[in-house]
This record gives sequence, structure tokens and C-alpha cells, in this order.
Amino acid sequence: MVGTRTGRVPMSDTSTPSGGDRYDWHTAQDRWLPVWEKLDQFRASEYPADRPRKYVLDMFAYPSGDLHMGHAEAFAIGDVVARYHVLRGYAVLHPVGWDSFGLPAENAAIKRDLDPAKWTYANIETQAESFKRYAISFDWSMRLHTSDPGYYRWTQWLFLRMFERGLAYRKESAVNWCPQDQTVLANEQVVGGRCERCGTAVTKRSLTQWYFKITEYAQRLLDDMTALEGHWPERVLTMQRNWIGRSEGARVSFAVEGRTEPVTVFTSRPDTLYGATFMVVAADSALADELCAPERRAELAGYLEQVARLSDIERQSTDRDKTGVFLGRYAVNPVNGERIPVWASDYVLADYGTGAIMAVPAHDQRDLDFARQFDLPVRVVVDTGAPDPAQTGVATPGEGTLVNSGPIDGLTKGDAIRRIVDILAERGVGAATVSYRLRDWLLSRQRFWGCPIPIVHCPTCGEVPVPEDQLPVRLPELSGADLRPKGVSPLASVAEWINVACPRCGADAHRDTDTMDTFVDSSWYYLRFVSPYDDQRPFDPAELRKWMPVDQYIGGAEHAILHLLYSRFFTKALYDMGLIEFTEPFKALLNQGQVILNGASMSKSKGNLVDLGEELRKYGVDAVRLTMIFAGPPDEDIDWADVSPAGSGKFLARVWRLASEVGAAETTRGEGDTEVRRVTARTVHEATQLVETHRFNVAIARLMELTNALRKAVDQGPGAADPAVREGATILAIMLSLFAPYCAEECWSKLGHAVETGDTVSRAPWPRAEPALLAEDTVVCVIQVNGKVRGRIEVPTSIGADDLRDRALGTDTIAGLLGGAEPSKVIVRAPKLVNVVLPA
RNA sequence: GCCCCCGUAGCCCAACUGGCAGAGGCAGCGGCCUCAAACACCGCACGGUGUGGGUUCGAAUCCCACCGGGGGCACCA
Repeated sequence: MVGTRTGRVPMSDTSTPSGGDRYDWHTAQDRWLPVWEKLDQFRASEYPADRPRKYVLDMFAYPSGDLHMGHAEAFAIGDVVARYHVLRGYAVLHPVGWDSFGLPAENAAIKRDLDPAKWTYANIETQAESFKRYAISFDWSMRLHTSDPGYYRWTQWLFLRMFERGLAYRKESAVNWCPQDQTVLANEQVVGGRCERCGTAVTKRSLTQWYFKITEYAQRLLDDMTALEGHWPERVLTMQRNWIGRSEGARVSFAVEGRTEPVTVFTSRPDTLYGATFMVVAADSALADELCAPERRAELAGYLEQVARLSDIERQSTDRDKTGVFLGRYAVNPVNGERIPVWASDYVLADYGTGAIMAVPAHDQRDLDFARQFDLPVRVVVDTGAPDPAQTGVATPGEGTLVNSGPIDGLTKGDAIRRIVDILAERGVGAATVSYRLRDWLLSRQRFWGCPIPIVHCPTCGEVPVPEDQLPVRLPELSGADLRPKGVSPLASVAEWINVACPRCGADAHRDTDTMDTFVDSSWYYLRFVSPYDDQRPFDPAELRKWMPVDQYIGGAEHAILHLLYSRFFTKALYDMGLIEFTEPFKALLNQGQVILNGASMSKSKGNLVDLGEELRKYGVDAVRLTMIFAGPPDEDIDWADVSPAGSGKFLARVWRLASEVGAAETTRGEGDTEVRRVTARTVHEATQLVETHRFNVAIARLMELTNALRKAVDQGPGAADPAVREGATILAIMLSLFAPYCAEECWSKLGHAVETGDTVSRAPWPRAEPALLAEDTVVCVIQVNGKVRGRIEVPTSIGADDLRDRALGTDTIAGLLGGAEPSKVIVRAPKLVNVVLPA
């Protein structure tokens, strides 16, 4: 467990001179944690109804063990945002949950011969205790686990809504297969073409699987990103755009000899249609099989076998020679009537475009490689000025003038595309179209520890949804050896579970034995959080209206595409179903960096893990949290070797001592020292701006400055009893509570607040800076000569440009440098700068 | 190979978006305490912003090229 009292280390004895009140984080943690638990201060439902609302959400945790350094950083950042908004007077929803289905639980269960649920829920309890001790301002009444039947019941319900609308469907396609483990693998379980668990090279296998039709939303997923611009990291938006991969082009139909239906291809370069010298269809497509001439059948079969033997590693190698077979058939180019051979190859993908391409070897490198491999003709149709690709082996994909292209000769690319698309449309053999590289989302897994797919397969009725009143379809209890991979889902061998009557006709039928990808669970949890215990519906519309969309989402960049894209898709689909009233789930997104060590990411296999529990035992919760936030901008990686939790502790000790001294002093009457008041006001002003803009590390630097200024005021200025010093210390405690809640609470208490009875620092109002204290009467103006600083004068802040110019030129140094000559130019930026340019 | 981000002091990082390069911290050094030390406290920054050009009265900031580091995509027609 994290941060227990065991193993005290002298590190914390950053004590004051003898007799003083020394910083003691052990005591603070032990004193305030139970008080906070009792007060339960962050319940979203307890805030007064008239408060404006904020929904602050951290990407929920996977319960793989106790919390680690990565959690500590991410949740510390989210907590700063949540606590700030609470102090600013918002009603804040900051819920906690677990993404608790998934493969690691299953693997652990197999290894230790136990029930994945036991392992999972034990880890969740450990993490929950750690979160509490780590002082995250969660609303513990809004808690969920995706593996609870009360949750996955609604995951199944949503799946059925998708199914009704045709957004969930089954199809056969090639999926990742691990020959060693005898199981299908998710894309994310394939690392570098190898099985993440056993290291075996992954191959493809054709299987019938469930998909979500995310491709139907490709354009909207793209368009709606404009609303996220400026609120999401640009990097994430770019990655999503690339992933969706919109490509404009045309469909062109080629008649095929001996076939009534033409074959349609997608091309982004219809202008090069006259340069098409052959056609290629995806070797593993039904089309290849159909087009293949009888005498070529054996050859194609042999080729397919050869392709299937390839591992992903080999398949993805870019410098691999092109392979393929001639199908013994010819297509006809619709614009010039030319007869071109039809080939099959694995470099054309079955599931992109139409699974067939027109090959223009002169202007596409892949086609050229293929043409040279099989001695096919190369015809230049765009004159780019570059040498002949047939000679050089280098295709010329650039712009130029069309040649050898009949009616579009002499045109440039854009004009040629428009013209040729018109011609194709007139003849009914083509049209402009858009293609996306986004694929439908494969959601079925042959795994146990996931949400069962609520479908019954009936020999007569086909795929039949489980009736709503029978949800959830619960997982049976399996453990240990029952879960060992055997090529089909472990659920398939539980006879009493799979055999059911068809809900429609009553005949003998069987349940679908697959479970859902855990990304399905996490695609809607932010909706469930507004009403996690509602057993009538997945979410309460009135609560959704109150809280959604999420105001600030916080999480790692590793989910830049999958989770965030899936969640955006779910939101749009649910909107279309009329279930919710918004189309984007997360208004703003903050990606935190990673915690690394000595320049390398930490991992068990490298043996360079920094243990969070140990750090917390050494330095305390506050020092670790403060170190995470102070290390740098939140989106940058933190190298734990470069930062100093001991240094953070030192700062907290200074604040502690300050509050202690001020708290013990008999504060005098009045406003107090003006200079101290000004420093405090400036700090409030700047720190507020900095927190708003997520520059938390700089905000902490400002708090350190304030601490230093107050220290000086106590030792060498108006003293600890000065009202302005007390005000400064009080405000410091409030602002510090975002980062170091235990120390801040302790200081708050020292300053005379009855924390035990509810006067906590978390309920203090965020300070405001009095504008009068921010205004300065005079400012130091820099006088430059030719851009170099040559003097300074103190001037009124309100000074006019002409006045300032005269005063600057009148100073002795400048007058001396001018020597009576007229400056060639004087730039005045009142009131802070004057630059005098001397004649050359 | 293509695209994106980042290079400021020994280290982590600031610099009001073109105006005095240094706020904060770590490490270090000196002082003060001490029998001595640790802790605390006080004090200490000639690096000109990766390199080379350019724009400008003025560049860490804008533009170009290169070097170094990180990330994403890589047969998507």
C-alpha cells in the first residue's frame, strides 16, 4: 500500500532551529486524512444548486496493481484543476472509477489459478485507499467499475442500440492471430508484429468478428474537430486527422472482359487515367477469386498460400520486392478503350477503397516497382520535367502538364482532374468521391474477462438481441485453467451458459461467446458518471444536462487516437439516437507527459521502476505531488532523476514554519504593511492567470517568491504580527492547497481556522487581487542607444510618449552620446522603453 | 522516407508573445550557527539562448538552412 506510516526516514526532519515547530508531514497526513474523510467535502450533489458547474475528469485507471508514478502525475494534475474550480466557487464533478475489464486480470488469474474478479477487485481496493491517502479531491459517491454487472448491463444495452441501427454488425475478415497462444489478438496486443505476451510472430487469419461502423462517422469526426481547436493539444488533433485519412479522388469503372459488372477502382489521381497500364486487385479479396481465369487458379492459390505464410513483420517491410500473379483477364480503360491486364497482389489492400486499383506506374512508385518486377509497360502522362521513370525506376508523382492524354492534354493537375471527372460522369463510368483510411472498429475478443456480447445465434432467426429485461448477460464464474487460451473464447466451453432458447422462436440456440473490447467500456463511462447508480437507464438526462460535456479531460497522450476517437464516435452515435444532446464529449483536453528515469521510460523489464510507495514513504504525499507539478509544464515528461522531492519538502517546511510563526503572533489591527500587501496581490494576480492557463510549475514559483517575501517581512520587516503578513500567509495556504493539501490544511489550522468543524482550506474562497494594489505609480524605463541599454530613468506609469522621449534625450548619458547631433530615429514604447538610433 | 514538437546557466525550468536574458528550484561555493557537523538562516550567476544566415531601431521570440533530441505515420492508391 502506498504511503503508509511504516518506514519513517529522517528525510522529513527538515526542522527549524531548536524549539520551533518543525515540518512534519507524517503528523499532517495522519491528522487531516480522517477529518477529510468524515467531512467528505467534494460531493458534486452537495454544492448549492446555484453554483456554476465544472466537470473535471481524469482518464480512469486500470487496476493492474497499486498506483504508480504515472498515476501520481496524472491525478495530481487533474486534482489541481478540480481543486482550483472548487475554490473558485464552482460545483465540481470529479468522479473516480476503474476500467476494470481486460486481459491482465485474465492472465493473472490463469497464472495464479484464481478468479479474475477477485484479482481485479482486490487491486481496486488497494488503489482506492492509495487515492484517498494521495488526497485526490474525488467525489467518492460517484464511483464505478466497468466490470460491475450494474455497469456492463448498460454497455450491453448500448451495444443493442448500435445493433438496431446497423452500427454493430458481423463480417468475416483477416485478423491478428497468435499461433502460439491460439488466439486472436487486438491491434494493441501486437507489438512490432509480435505477440505482446509470448513474442511469437503474428499472422493473419480470416474470422467472423463484430464491428462498429465508425467509418460512417468519418466525416463528422473530422469536421467537428474545428470546435476542439485551441482546447485540445494540436498534436492529438493532427494524429486523429491522419488516422481518419480523408482522401479526395474519383471512382472509375473499368469494364472487364467476360464479366457483366464493371470493376470500380478508387484513385486520388484521376488525371493520370491515360497512364493506367494495368489493374491490380487485392490478392486476398473475393474479387480476385472471382476474376481469376480457370487456368490461373492454381497459381493464385499458391500465391495466397505464400502471402498467408508471411508474418506481419515481413508483410510490413517497405523495401520488400513486389509480388503478384496475373489473373488471366483483361479490363478496358473507359477513356481510351485500351485493354489492360488484371493482376492480383498483396500490395493492394482489400479493405481500403474498392480493393482494386488502376496502376499508373509512371507516376506512382509502388505501381512502378510492380511494373518493373513483371515487365509491364510504363507510360508518362504528366510531364514534370523529371527524367523518364521507365529508365530511372523513380516515379514522378509531382505536378506538371498532361501529355498522351487526349482531351486533357496540356492541362495542369487541378484542371485535368476536374475535366476528366466531368467526362467520366457524362459517360456514367465514374464520379468524384472521397475515401477514408479509417477502418471499422473490430470490437469482439475471444476472451473471458470482458463484457459479453448480448446476442443469441439461432439457426432459424439468425442474430437475435437478448431482450432488455434479460440484461445483463452475466459472465459465468470461471477461474484458473478454465481460462487458458484454446483458440475460441473460454465462454464457448461453458455449456450451461451458451445453450439458451432463442428469444424470438424458442428453438435451441446459443449465446455469442465473444466479449467486447475494453475500449467499448471506456467509450461511455464519462456519461455514466453523472448517475452511476441509476438502474433504470444508462444515464439520467437531467444530470447529463447539468454536467456534460466534460469541461476538462486529463490523461496521457497514449490515448490520442483510440480511446478519444472511439468516445467521440459513441457521443455522435448516441446523439443521433436522441439519447444525448451534444456531439462532442470533451470540451478541453490536457495531455500530461510521462514520468521517466535517466532519459528512459520506466518499465518492469528494464528494471528501472521508481516505486511510488517508496517515494511517498520517504517524502510524503505533498512533496511528491508538488514535485510532479513543479517539475515543468504538465505536458512535458518528468525525469525523476532531474527533480528533487527533498527540495519540495524544503519549500513546504518554509511555508509551515511561516504559518506557525504568524499563527502564534498576536496580529495587530489595520491593513498592515503596504509593500507586503502589494507582493501578495501581485502573486494572487499572476498565480491565478498561471493556473488558468495550466502553467502550474510557474504558479508554484510565484508561491515560492511570496514565501520568500513573507519570510523577509517577518525577519527584517514589519514582523509576524503585521496584518498584511497574516493576510499573505493565509492566501499562501489557500493557493498552496491545490498542490500540497496536507501542508496547506495544517497551515490553515495554524492560522486559526477550526478545520475539524468544517472550516477547511478547501472551502476557503480563492483570493482576489485588489486592483489598487496592482497599480504601480512609477516604473523604471530603459533607455537604449542602438538597441543597447545605456541608462535607466524612473518615470510615472502614465507618462506620455512625447514627454518620455524628451526626458530620455535630456539625460546626461544620452546627451553625451549624441554630442549635439540629431538622432536619426527615436522609438518610444511608453512607459518602459526608449531606443535612440544614432546616425550612421 | 514523410509530417509534427522541442533545444535558454552543471541540471529542471521562467522571460508580459518582438523591448533590460533570469523569476523559482536542484546541485555547488561562501557566510552564520556548532567543540565539530547536520539542519535552519543569509548571500553568490560575464550562459547571451544548438549552429549559420536573414528580417527589424531592437530577435530566445518571426523567416530559411543545417545539427541534435522526442513523437506520429509509413505499400491507404
